[in-house]
Amino acid sequence: MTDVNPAPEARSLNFIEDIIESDLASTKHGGRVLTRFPPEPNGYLHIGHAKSICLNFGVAMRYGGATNLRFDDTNPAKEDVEYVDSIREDVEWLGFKRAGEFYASDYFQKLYDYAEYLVQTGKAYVCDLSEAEIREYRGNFHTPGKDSPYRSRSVEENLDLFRRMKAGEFADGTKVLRAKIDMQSGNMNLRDPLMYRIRRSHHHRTGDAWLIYPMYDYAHGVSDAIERITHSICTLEFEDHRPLYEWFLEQDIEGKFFQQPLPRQIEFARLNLTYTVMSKRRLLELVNEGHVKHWDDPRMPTICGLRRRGFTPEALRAFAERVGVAKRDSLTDVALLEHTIREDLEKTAPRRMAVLRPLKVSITNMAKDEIHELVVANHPDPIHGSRKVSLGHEVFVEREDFEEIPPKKWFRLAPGAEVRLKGACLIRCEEVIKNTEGEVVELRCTWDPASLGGDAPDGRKVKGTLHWVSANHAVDAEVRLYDWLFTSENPMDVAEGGDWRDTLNPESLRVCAAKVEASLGGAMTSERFQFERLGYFCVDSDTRPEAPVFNRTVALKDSWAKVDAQNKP
RNA sequence: UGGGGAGUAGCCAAGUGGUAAGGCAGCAGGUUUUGAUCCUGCGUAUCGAGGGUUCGAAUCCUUCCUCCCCAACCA
Repeated sequence: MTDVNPAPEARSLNFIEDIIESDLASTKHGGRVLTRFPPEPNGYLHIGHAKSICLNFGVAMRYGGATNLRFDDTNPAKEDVEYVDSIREDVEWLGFKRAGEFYASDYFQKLYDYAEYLVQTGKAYVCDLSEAEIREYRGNFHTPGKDSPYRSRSVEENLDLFRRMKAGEFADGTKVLRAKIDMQSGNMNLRDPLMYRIRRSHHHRTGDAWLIYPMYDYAHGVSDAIERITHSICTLEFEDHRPLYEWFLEQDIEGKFFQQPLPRQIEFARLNLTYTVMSKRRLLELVNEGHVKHWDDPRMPTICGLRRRGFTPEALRAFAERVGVAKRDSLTDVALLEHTIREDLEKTAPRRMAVLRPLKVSITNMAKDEIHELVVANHPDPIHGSRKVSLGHEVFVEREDFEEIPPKKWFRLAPGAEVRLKGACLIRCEEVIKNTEGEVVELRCTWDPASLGGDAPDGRKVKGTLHWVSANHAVDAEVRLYDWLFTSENPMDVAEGGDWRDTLNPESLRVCAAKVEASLGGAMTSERFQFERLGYFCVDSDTRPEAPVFNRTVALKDSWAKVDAQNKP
């Protein structure tokens, strides 16, 4: 794991690291740090999970500890191997190595044994109340709950019933095992929470071996204790589950089941991102309702979506680092995510030229069969080398780079204006050709042969440098321009009567029939480039040798866009 | 109205009684064969509000306000 955060930059500790350092100082766990990342395999991981993964693995690595990947598979009705495979892949892709791969289902027998122990010590009972009755007996925030009539069953009867639940003598939903805590508690989680329910459904790992399945609150802490997790990091909504987490473990009064010291649950604020939704439920709806193609649609905030979009693990890790860890609800500006991917790709992505909306330029003083082989740098840093690019008498430039009536400070093409073709030469626009509709279809330019390579020997300055491709050498390509899925900063913050889907961005995907330089013809899936002056792109998995497909990961910053916007109104 | 949390610049986030780090965004300028990158500079942050303790408070006490989470046989 030397490739992850090799150089921890000087940075203040977050509150979880404070806790760990103080535990280390007191030798509470004998110097051990063992965390776990506990996803439920019922969906794909998103960037919020990435924050959690980076936190759990990152903090453990920082203190010489380790992290388990543990699938929280206690609800067979919702879970599937498809998800465990994708989750494992995502964690690996992010660059983290798990100490072990475990499943809550690995502990079903131990969980059952401890549950029997709780029954035997009078801490748990079998309840026959229906689901609706349980809810009713639980009371609400304002009124305390009342004891279930089954709460006072004898230990013998409870044990018998619980064993028969396991043996399949009762129908689904007819009985549950409950912890006997306090129906009057202000904390709803302590009002005799359910520990087991009867559920005849096929489990992705244990098959049909079990008919009863443990609930999260019971299974999670026990699993942590079995693995001897030191710090059990979760999100804020579990804060008031903590007393229950501790209660379950503390009932091992004889120390027959768990080793001391017990794990400690610590909660932090989950990630929220502007212009995106983050809940699995919403993401599932986006997929099911066809707003996106699949979980790995490059517009999705899923890890696989971001990966397909062209994000790097390094950028995601840097993002997690900069977002920080705290307990306050926050809404992080997606601009920070864009910044970390640009920061990474700026250094690593080789530069290429691609024209998204081609406008033909004829160089009238260049012979039709004239071809110039140019050597163009792959990156401002010469360490990235160079490549050959051909120039012929006809090239394509970006339609946006020509204005018949240019605004102030326009550095690009306009009637009579001279610009540089990146890495090639200077051209001057002499004539504008339009079709019958009045649309500009071609520019006739002259070039200065003395400027081959890009500079004029007479020292005259040209302010604009444009990207271009040679018409006879260009390759046709599909370029997919992605934008965030919503136009609202906080899509879930909807007005009365509104729907979170209302601000879905109709332009989150635009497809261009582009002309790209010849060297891009053989690009392989997931290769990343900077298309000069446009942005960072990666080769999509839909690509075929004769029909390359590129995804725009993120556009370059564009300060002209702002100037232009100010000019217009 | 019960329980649990949180409030520091537009967005994150340090700070743990000694006089408000850093990042993102934004603004201004410089360099530039990417209007990119890079470099430089720029924010009077009523530290949610009031009261108190103290020589001194974002940090301690107190009252109040606002926001978030909890009433699945989900996790």
